[in-house]
Amino acid sequence: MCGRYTIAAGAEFIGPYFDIEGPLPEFHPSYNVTPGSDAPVIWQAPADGRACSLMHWGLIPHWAKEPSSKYKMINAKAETLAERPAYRSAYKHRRCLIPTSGFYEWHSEAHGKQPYFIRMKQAPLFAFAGLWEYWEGEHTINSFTIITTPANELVGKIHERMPAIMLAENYNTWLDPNFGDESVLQELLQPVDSALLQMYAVSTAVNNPINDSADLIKPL
DNA sequence: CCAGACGTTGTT
DNA sequence: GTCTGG
DNA sequence: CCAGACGTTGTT
DNA sequence: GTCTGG
Repeated sequence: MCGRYTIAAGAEFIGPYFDIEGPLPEFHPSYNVTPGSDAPVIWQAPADGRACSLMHWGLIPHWAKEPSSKYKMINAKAETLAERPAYRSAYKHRRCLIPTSGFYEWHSEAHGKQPYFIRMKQAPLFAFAGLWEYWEGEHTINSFTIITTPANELVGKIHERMPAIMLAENYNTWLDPNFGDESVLQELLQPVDSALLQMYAVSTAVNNPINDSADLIKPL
């Protein structure tokens, strides 16, 4: 799955990389983005260009009675997006990209859990595939979830699943709210080739959400 | 019909 | 054990 | 994902 | 909102 990631770039890098023409939100680079925090999301309205907004990590379905309820979904299985009531409409109309520079997975070992950091070899910045949703209350809350796929060969050494990585050549198709060919969308969500990734063990300092520095991604 | 759930992961 | 907060 | 709390009363 | 279970 994907329960922690990094975004070691400021808005000044995100804008150009994702071809955002409009305004960019303020956010700080982070080596420890945790569920429940606000993070930048790239999305596209039906008759508009790409936009970047901060959203809440943990999708709140629009029918949730309270935004603080138990319905905060941080991950969504790629294989069942079209069936799940909580995701079906977002899958059709509100697909998004989550800018990232890498993610963490934990491996259960004899002595405890060992965190690993996984990044793209050739891309300091890339994107997870995700879905976003809005919740109408006193204030509107926008939230997102990260889609997961079965792990590829590399990540499979330590974990069963991993986040869906969207390749840059497919950004347009994935973000287009008018695109509806589900078999193509499922193709775009296939596990990324192991050859594109690099993985190594890191300190358990990442475990505590309070820690946030470049030291977190130093190889052990 | 109304009431209640709506999710993933890992572990057992 | 289970929920909440980060 | 992991870490940390999880409770009430009366008193300061 | 929509589906499932009673």
